[in-house]
Amino acid sequence: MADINFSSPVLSPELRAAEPQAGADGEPLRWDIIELLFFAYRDFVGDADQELEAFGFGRAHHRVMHFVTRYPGLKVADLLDVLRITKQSLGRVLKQLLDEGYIVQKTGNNDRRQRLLFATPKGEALVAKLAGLQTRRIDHALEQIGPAGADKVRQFLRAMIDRDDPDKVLEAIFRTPVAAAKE
Amino acid sequence: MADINFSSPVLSPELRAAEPQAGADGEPLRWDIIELLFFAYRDFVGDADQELEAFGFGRAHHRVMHFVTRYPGLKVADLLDVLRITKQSLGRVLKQLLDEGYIVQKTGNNDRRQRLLFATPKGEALVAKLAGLQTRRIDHALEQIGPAGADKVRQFLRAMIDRDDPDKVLEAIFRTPVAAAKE
DNA sequence: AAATTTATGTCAGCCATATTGACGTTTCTG
DNA sequence: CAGAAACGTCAATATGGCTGACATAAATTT
Repeated sequence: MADINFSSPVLSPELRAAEPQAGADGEPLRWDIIELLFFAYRDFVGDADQELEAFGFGRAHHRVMHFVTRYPGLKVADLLDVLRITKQSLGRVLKQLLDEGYIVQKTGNNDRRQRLLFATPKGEALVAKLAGLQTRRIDHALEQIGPAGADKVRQFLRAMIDRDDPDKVLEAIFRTPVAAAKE
Repeated sequence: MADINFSSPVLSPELRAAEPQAGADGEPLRWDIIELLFFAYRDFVGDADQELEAFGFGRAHHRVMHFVTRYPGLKVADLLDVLRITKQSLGRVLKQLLDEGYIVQKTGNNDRRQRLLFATPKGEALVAKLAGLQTRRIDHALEQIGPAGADKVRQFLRAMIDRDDPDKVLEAIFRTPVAAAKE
């Protein structure tokens, strides 16, 4: 291996991003944050995915279990709004969770057509376990930026969410002020 | 995308989150950020989903197009690492994008087994259009927290990503310091 | 030179999760 | 009572993952 004179474009090329490109209107694009969001979310949900395999569940089951546990008494229609899927899709997953005892239904008190959903202790335990994994990752990330940074992150994420026609769960979330982590 | 809109103005009890529950080890769980991430990402990818429909493409196509455009000359194997899917899954999507002229392949100069991937102008235009939509959302969110907050968000998202065994694209991303938000 | 490994492609089939459309039951409401 | 709402369900279909097996060309090792 005499001299290392790479005239060829690609040998062990340091992979690098293309030159930042502007949008049609010349406005700069947020490539960095777009990609950070992709990778951060990929690894964030990856935490739960591994665990879920052991239960024979998928992400769909997790999403349903999560929101039912967090918002007890959620109606089926509310869940459809939050998850943005059709009732046919939800039906399959929900039936499994009911059959296996992770969720129970109760007929609505005021409106007996409604089926209010509640997590069983078994269901709550699963959700807490998965949230524990994700919390570990979040805590690690928040440690790097301090309590003030944590509030900035909360504000950022809130502002990323569509506010027009919010579903019931979102209303509940936005009703709560950004919990200031007091320094 | 049919929005289900049977919003019953029926008075339901103010929906609210269950009492914060501690994990098995008593450590508090980050319910708020877990949910904010879910909704923020849902709406973030929703921007692109709408546009993609018009092209007959799905999220898979977007992900491939995005990384090929941003990191020209990416190998097939690199793409598999980044997307964490199998070559069979990638194959179907990639074939479509090649056939329809969004991507071209070039044989590697030093290793002629490799197929280096490049976006065509047509492909670049699509990616830029989608990135434009997402950038609008991100800009709106960043405006609320100022340049210092933007850097906190970047640091947070970086720290959310697994650093063990990073793929080539992640290496490139982490090689770049957190770019201070100008303006 | 021969054997092996690597990078990629492809065929065949399976599974999970999403879709639309249609229809039925119970229950609430005007 | 008539109609709408909340929910369940059947049937068919699409997307995007997966595994396993096999093929080819090119690079690397022996």
